[in-house]
Amino acid sequence: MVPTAKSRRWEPRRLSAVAVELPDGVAPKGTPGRILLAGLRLFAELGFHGTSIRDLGGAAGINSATLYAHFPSKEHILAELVLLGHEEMLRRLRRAVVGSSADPVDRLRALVAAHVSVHTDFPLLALVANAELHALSAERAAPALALRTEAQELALGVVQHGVDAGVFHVPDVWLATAAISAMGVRVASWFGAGQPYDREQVVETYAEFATRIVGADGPGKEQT
Amino acid sequence: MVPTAKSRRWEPRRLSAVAVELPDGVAPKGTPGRILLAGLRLFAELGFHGTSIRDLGGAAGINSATLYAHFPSKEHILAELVLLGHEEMLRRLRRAVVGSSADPVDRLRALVAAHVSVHTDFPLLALVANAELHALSAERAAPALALRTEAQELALGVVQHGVDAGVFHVPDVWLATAAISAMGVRVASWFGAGQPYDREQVVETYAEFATRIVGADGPGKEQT
DNA sequence: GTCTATACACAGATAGAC
DNA sequence: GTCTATCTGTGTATAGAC
Repeated sequence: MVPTAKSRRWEPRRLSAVAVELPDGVAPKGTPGRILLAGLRLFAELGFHGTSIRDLGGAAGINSATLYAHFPSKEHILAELVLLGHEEMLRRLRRAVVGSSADPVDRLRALVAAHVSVHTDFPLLALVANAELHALSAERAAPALALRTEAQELALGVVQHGVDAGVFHVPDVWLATAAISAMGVRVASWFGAGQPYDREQVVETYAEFATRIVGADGPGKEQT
Repeated sequence: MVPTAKSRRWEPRRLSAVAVELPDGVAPKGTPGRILLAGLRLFAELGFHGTSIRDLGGAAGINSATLYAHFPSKEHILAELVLLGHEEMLRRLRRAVVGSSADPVDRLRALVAAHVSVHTDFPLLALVANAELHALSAERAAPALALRTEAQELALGVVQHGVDAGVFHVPDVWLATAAISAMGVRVASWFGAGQPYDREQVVETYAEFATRIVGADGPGKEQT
């Protein structure tokens, strides 16, 4: 009894409340685009291994065999989505840092706002990029992992910048960065699913939490 | 080309660095226990749908057919692990709250210490309980979801307690609780995987971050 | 580009001997 | 309880017509 999209009635992630879409300008048009949107929804909902190529074809409005006229394999569809997700993330984080002032608090707030807003704007893409990357072979995961490393170093640099300036006071830079990152990543799991919060409220609140985590609101926050 | 445990060479979660174990006293002995440990490792590594019953039997040292002498289906194995994970979590959170003083900061620190330490002590169990629950039918996921709801309400209560006492100052209780919870949940994804931090360091640091998030270190933390 | 039809491996699960 | 052997459905992917 292999569960399929058809037999599954229950949706723990409540994706129906979330728009199925990709960042403007980066998604292909026509059938390849519809295939990617189908993968976005189904991989987020059922997971890569829980989605069959017949599920994908059905959701894209084509026969499953037609998928192979556009992608060499099911795994290539996931790889494309995972890469798009990581590219959008890194693009926004870079833009935030470059566009911010040298003030450590401003820069951190800009970084966190960008990070959180990617998860509110494209929760499905963030979910697939994070939770389904493990289903890719090492070879096909590598491009996304390289972008992920860059994003992590960017974030670490922002926190370290504040520490060096004497504005941030944290027990450990890596742990503080991990904590701030974790807040944002989880947003994709609940945003839009019947929650009362809008995008700006979440972004602003989490930016505030990040400044609190790094102890930027005042002195004397070092761990004793 | 269905990827299987045998053909997979790459391990993004680096589970080899993490002990495969269940909480003392709650795991069955003998073959059922070995089956659960096999499921713990493989479901965390490959996901429920990425793991075959032959993978499970091989990891447990038995023929795949023998699985059915102990569990009615593959899904029942996952259901048991997911339930064990949620039970352990709720048990520890309750113990922490009951054993803490009425002081809001003490109570929050105890709660976060318990939450984080579950993820450092049993990272695989936490990973499976969180990331693979979606593979269960509604019927079999229900018991764990009920425990999850209780745990969430427990955490919300602890934060609300501090707000009511005038000790915590947060823009929103639910968002603050979600942020604190997110920090802990993510620990399971990296703890032990070649990181230099030990259990106590992570627990203590994240407890400190939680008190900062709720603005308990001083006045004037309200969102403006 | 899209379809129908199909190849062939593997999935979950069962029967029955020991 | 554990095994060997096997059933049956589904999986990914391909061939070839339109």
